[in-house]
Amino acid sequence: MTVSKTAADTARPSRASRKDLVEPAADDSVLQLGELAGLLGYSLKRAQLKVFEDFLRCVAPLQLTPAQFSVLLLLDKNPGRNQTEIANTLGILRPNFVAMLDALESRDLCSRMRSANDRRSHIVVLTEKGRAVLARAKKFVANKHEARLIEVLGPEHHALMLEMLAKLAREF
Amino acid sequence: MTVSKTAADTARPSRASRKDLVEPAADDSVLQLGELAGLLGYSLKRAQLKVFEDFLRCVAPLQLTPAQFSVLLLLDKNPGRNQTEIANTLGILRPNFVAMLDALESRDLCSRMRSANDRRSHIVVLTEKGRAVLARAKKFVANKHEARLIEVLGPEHHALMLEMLAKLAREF
DNA sequence: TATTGTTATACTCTATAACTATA
DNA sequence: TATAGTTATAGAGTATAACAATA
Repeated sequence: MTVSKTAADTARPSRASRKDLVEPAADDSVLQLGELAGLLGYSLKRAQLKVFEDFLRCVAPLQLTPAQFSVLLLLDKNPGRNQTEIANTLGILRPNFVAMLDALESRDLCSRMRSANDRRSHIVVLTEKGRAVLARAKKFVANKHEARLIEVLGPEHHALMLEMLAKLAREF
Repeated sequence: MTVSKTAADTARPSRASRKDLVEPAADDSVLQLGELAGLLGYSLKRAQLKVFEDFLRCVAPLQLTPAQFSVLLLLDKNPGRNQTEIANTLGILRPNFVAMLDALESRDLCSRMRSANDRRSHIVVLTEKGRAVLARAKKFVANKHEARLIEVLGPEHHALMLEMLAKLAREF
């Protein structure tokens, strides 16, 4: 690599002063990922960002984020649970779950109820509107989002992928 | 579901007032994920978090995040590139790349040089120390991190997973 | 004393606009 | 005028400590 001294090597306190001049890359082709392509975590992250982007697009009419959708799904499947149980299952910290629930409750998608057993607990229930929005969201997700994933990966690879990702989330 | 009126239904403006009492879930078993388990994006996210956690543990002696490691790898593989080219390749926005490079440069892992062609560009180069740290990091990653991933998934599934994730990142 | 929901707070990531110096 | 690097800033997401009500 060619390196040549610059004359601006003297009293300049700015950020990039006193740096040598170097030759830029000869060709302007696309950069080589190199070993990055073999790093599972890197591909996992890039793929996850793409998939979440698509989820947002597919469900945009209902204005639901992946996290919000997962909360509604969990509430529907597990009635009578309190905030801590829902949050823990999703890996959300209890303090951070408060604002999330506030947002859903302000849209009348769910409601905090007092537990008949333990007056400290808030049982979180889906409202009628919440159930309706969830039903519509499920259709968008299945028909647009997951359908496209299955199309790109192929049904067998899609299923295999789910298995392996679940295994990583569980055992790793 | 049993729902009974509460007596505290009157003038209490607090957050959880005027709520009915509801029965909590009968059993305290683990919650059902339901259709969440079939959502690729959900498993993708949970798996990615686990994998990044493990990466941080494996490479902790060198104090490198996955993002920093990816920058060092890219610099090594693509000499003579400027900040914008490196950042774009990694999906990092140029403004956000400035602080990232500052951190690496302050640890003498890389260095900004002026381009001999274009005085606006900063060519980013690995320092000797940067090369040494990258070499050590590669070993930790291969021997501890990726080795464990291959062990958990099996070599064939690990390779298949990489392919499919790359396909998603590319085509989806 | 311990737990639930909450507040406050801080730190990281990400995203956009606008400035400067160069081209 | 357009581009590279930078600054400032704002918004998510995530993390911890501590408080009030209740157990």
